[in-house]
Amino acid sequence: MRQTINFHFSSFKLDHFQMQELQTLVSPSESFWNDITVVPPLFTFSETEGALENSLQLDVFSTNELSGFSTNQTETQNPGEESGNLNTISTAQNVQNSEENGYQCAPTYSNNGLMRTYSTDLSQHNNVTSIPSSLVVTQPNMVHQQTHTTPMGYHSSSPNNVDGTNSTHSSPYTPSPNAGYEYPTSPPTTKPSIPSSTDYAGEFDFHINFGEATESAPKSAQYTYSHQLNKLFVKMNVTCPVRFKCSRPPPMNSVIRAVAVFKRPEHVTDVVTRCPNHRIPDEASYIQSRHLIRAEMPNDSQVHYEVGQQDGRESVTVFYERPQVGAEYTTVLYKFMCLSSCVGGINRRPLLTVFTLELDGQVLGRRVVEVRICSCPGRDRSQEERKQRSHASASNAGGQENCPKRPFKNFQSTMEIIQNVTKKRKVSPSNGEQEEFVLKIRGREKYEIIRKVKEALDLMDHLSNEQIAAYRRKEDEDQAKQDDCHVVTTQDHTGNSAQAPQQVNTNDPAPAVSSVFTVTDPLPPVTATTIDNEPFSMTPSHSSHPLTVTPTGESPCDPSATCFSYASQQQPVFSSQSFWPQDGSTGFDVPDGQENKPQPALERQNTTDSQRFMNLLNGIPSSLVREASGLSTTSTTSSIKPGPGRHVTRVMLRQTISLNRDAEFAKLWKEENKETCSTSDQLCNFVTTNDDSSWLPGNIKTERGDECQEMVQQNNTIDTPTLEFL
Amino acid sequence: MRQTINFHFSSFKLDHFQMQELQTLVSPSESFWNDITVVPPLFTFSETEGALENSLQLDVFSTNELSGFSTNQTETQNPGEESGNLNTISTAQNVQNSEENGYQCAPTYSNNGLMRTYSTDLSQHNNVTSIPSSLVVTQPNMVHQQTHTTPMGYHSSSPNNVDGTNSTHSSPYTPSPNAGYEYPTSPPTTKPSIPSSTDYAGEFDFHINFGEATESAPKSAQYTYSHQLNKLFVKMNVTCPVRFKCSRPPPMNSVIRAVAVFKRPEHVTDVVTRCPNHRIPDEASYIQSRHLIRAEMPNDSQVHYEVGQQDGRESVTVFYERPQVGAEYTTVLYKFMCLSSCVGGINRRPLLTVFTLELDGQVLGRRVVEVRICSCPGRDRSQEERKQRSHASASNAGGQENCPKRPFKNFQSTMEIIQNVTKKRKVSPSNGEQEEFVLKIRGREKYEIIRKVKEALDLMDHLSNEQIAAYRRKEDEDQAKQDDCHVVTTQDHTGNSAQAPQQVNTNDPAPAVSSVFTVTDPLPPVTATTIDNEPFSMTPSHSSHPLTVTPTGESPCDPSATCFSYASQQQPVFSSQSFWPQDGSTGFDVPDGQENKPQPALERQNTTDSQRFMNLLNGIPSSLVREASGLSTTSTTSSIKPGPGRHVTRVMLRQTISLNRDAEFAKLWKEENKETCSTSDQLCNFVTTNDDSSWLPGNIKTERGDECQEMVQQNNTIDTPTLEFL
DNA sequence: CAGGCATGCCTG
DNA sequence: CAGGCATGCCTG
Ligand SMILES: [Zn+2]
Ligand SMILES: [Zn+2]
Repeated sequence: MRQTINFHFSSFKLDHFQMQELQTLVSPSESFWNDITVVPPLFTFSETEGALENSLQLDVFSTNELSGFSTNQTETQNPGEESGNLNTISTAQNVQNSEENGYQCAPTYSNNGLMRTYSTDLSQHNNVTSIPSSLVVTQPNMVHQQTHTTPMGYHSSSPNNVDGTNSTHSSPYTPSPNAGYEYPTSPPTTKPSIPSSTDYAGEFDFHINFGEATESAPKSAQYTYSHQLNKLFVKMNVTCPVRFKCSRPPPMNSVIRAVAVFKRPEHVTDVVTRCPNHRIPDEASYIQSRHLIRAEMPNDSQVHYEVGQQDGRESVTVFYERPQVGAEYTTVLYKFMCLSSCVGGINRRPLLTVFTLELDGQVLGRRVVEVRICSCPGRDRSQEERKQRSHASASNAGGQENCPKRPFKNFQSTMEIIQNVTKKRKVSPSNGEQEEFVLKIRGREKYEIIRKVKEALDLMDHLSNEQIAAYRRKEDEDQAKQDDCHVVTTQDHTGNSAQAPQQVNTNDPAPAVSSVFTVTDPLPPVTATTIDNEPFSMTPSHSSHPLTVTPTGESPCDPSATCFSYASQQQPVFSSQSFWPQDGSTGFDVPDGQENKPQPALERQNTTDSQRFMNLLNGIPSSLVREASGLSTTSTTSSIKPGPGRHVTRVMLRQTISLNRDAEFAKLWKEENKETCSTSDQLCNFVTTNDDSSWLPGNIKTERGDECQEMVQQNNTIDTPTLEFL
Repeated sequence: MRQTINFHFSSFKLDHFQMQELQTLVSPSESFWNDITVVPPLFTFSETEGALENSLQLDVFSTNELSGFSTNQTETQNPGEESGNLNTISTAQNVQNSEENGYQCAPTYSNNGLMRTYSTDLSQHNNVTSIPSSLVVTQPNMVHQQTHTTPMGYHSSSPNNVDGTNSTHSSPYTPSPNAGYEYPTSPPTTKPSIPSSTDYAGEFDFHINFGEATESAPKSAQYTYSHQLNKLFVKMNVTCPVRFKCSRPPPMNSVIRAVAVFKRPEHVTDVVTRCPNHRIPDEASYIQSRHLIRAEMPNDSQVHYEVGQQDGRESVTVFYERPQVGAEYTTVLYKFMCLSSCVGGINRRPLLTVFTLELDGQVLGRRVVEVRICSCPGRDRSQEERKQRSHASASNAGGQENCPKRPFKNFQSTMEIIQNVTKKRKVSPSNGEQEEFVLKIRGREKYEIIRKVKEALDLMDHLSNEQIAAYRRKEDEDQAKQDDCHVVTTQDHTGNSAQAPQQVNTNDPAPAVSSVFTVTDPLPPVTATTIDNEPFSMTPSHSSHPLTVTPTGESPCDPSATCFSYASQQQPVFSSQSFWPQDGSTGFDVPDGQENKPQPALERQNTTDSQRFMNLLNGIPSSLVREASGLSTTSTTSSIKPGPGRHVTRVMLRQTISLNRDAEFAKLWKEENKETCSTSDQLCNFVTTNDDSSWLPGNIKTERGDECQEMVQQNNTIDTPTLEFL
């Protein structure tokens, strides 16, 4: 059996349930296909029954944008409502709710550049038949959607029917196969709705309040409300007081209804309910076990759980009571019975909670609060507030409203000094296409520290992942060998300059790398932080002395050899495959156990190379110099024009030189000051070639196929390092 | 209704299901209480029905250790089996399997110091009655436990019955209320078992293999096998080939059975099954939808799913087939249908998969592999391998087998230089009770950078969280105000010393803090990195200009005022509560909007204080000094004796002084070297009071109640800062 | 109650 | 396919 579906949807993901839905729709029903435009295929879904291969990639979109909608409402006054954009009313009209005093309430869910790609559920688009108007809405605060052509869009990345026999075995690059199992909401027998999410005080001046305004909360506070975000952060299963106020007393038997609604347009029609894990019916009441929101009252009979007959929305109502004497607010206690992150339930989708003051189904007032149910309300609140603030300031600085995230180009053009060290502090995105950040630092010391760390990280970008991984493995091995070496870590700089560099006092007779710095080393003039991408001094560490064997002091390296020999012969040879697979075949595992094979790729790296360094001591009488540090980079600048081409990088170098106190100017120093130090700054101009193509994903196979090749490429990256003294 | 249970268990956690179990056991059944020793209460479980308060803390232990067990086996030769430690055979003997050729197979699940505290399920301890031997075991490879007194221990941290009306509202320090819903395994009608997990080649030389040995795998590889860990990392719902080999052909109709078993002793009796989310019965077969492990064969009839009649273990069998001609191995395709992290299922508990070669229920061979079902097999494999390697080397260095993690004491004694900067590189744990780390750094430059970062982080420990949070908010506010200010970040140090400190070119007419350093500032001699816990120069930033309003250039601070005034009057006053709640009441939120109230707590912090600094310039003619940096800490040492008491901390200070080039020794420098710099190191002895009690959780309320109080305590922490020149 | 890890998953 | 975020939860 082989089927082919050719869609063109916009780029969203299909989850497991959507896939099932889609597969049933392969025999198309008119109501579904009415809203789908079939275009030339982008991807092909091929299913081979019973075999091991199965992949699906398709993009989905609908021709209709989120249309406005209208429904009944009992009040004409509704100052909070916006008039929806009714430009695209589709065919499948639902006339059920178009009674007299209808109002428009299409909230303008603007995808303001912060949105990612979200999954949604196809099932809601399944039965587009209109419902007879005799079915009365039970929740008047719910606005029923008239058209089902909400902006749906699907982009498959999860081809697996989880419970089927499909398999992604031989597809080496398939997306995460467990991406299904999301959003099992909206039972297909109900009709989706979009509740209004507009604040509306109404004639009784209905207000909501979350107690004392706070500026922050402990990380794991039970709940905390952010005024800035109008968002409640609350732990799951925690009773959270919500306070309501009416300036004018509402009629008797008025109720307060709470219903959760997904915030984003892709999900707004989904019914919010508990995830399967938390829905376990160990509950007396079936309804209650499914409801996300619970209310707590002294008497259970005061709490009513309802499920919308039409849309299946789960809500809870309590009677509105006047505040206690002397109190301004009426407090209702709510509990949220899932996490916002619950898989198969809310699934990290932002949530709104709509509180409505109602009388006999009429909405008297409405208050909408975003709610995040999480484990660390305090942490997450601070995080979101900071994010919003920085985003607001970034977009403010750019002077633009919509600041769509400019995609980062490849990292070869990221050598500018203006760079993010911490996160998300975007500023001045107006000049050029490279996103830039300014980190403000109080205090020169801290500034220089962080700048150096930044530079190190920048330079690390020019190392391949293999290099870094090899470095780490090397460190681990060295560590294992030097376990018995208790290094004295405190030092001062009063040591004699004639003293030879101390070797670490280690029981290991064969230190693997002779140029290793330890904290007891006095200043050997070796620069590990070189600027022209010198290789790290490391072994690729496939010389694995496997630690399933008791790690004795075995030395993988001959002490007299260079660092990059493969001395360990203890690992059995598993295969004769080449070390780095070059064929791009399906396998993901890189074989090891190749110790007996020659490694020409690594023979280029030798100790001499790693000890090459520059010296700025020119002109200082050597008799004065006690010791000199390696070079450090003080600042770098580069042209920020992104993309391929040539770029000029300016690097300020610094070398600190300690002078002997017997110099002629030593008399200037008091007896306490034993050290004299001089720093000279120099400026280098580096010309950097920024060639996009060499870093594209298509090249990754090749890049990681050969460590040598990687090095060569690195050397090509920064060429003509010309020093230019100031 | 109020019930009190007084137990004394060892420290493990109770999850939701355990709590339910426990609550049904409040009317104790003999079989349960037989194995529980009731001791004087440590904690009290009090339940107030329908009210808002409910907390439970109890510790649980059993008097019996994990006992050995025995069962039948059809072969006498069993080289892989260890003889279990049968020292503690308990009362509830299960004689069902004690047939002729029994063997012992108590795997010595050693808690080798890496263990944390784990949850488990009480239900398995519920029916300890023996089962008549007439009930024949369907899975002979399963070894049935004879005693139910496995080392169970429970420590409640999750008092909430999630679906009940319990509430933790007014308990400010309760643990995460959603910690329930874990481990819904082991249906109570089955009897727990401990399958053997010992490799056993058997007479047919049964072996397992995972293809080419690899040294690593891409982060999101579909599956990868670590030889070092004997562990398979595999994505969920991905077909993974497993290869089997028998040197001698086994009999016809031999089968290969795969069953998953929890690795840890606390969970080993739990049946491994799919989580509720993934168990959704959209499957034709009920069994298959529950089974974690599936096998894939060309013909479905070749795969058999079984559930143990006794223990409820879910397993899958396929017929063993000879390898294809020319092939060494027979390949069976398996799929794992949950993640190891699945809440309500495996729940992050390590997993073993036991593959047995069987013939008519007789075990002919057994191979056991740890399995982790995760989303990033490659990443997680590398991570675990690195962790094991470093742990092995660390324990090797200590020379001890059992290296129980020494608990960190409070952080007041963590000022020693030997400290972890990266992670988990434990070395030399032998001298003293303070855990120490050595970070080896290649290259002096990098070493000094990281050391400074380390020191900064150390010193940051002495700032309260409020201080840090306030600092960040201040940064955000400053950032918002300076969005239009494009700071030039490159600088050299050739500026004239007579030049006044530049202010940042900002459109904001009122910079909030006058002592803010920006990267364009030349060296004002203000030390932000002070050592005696001087306050950060920051506003507490409750002067919130809420960013829900469009962030204009409003200035919360009068430009001429000190940093700590509350200038913003725009926020409505919400309450008259004191700024920092001192009462330790239920709320976690810290109110803000107190701008109109005087803030005595903050009046201690003023600009003068924050600009206090020490200077090491003594003795240098001021005519030579062009500019001087603030003090930085070069190294610190302290006595590492933990616990309360007094400790001596040694701090090496450094100040860099730039000299004018018109000094008499300027002739020594060449024209390129425009700057002269001098560094003097000094040594201070700080006497630190390390008072445990002031940092216990019980004090936290008070500590965070008052920022002023916090500062005072900080000042008490490091007293008598005596400078002592070398 | 904060630090920080663990781990799924989104993005480029 | 790697970087890195998001977010529950463990530890001290
Ligand atoms: Zn849930
Ligand atoms: Zn699962």
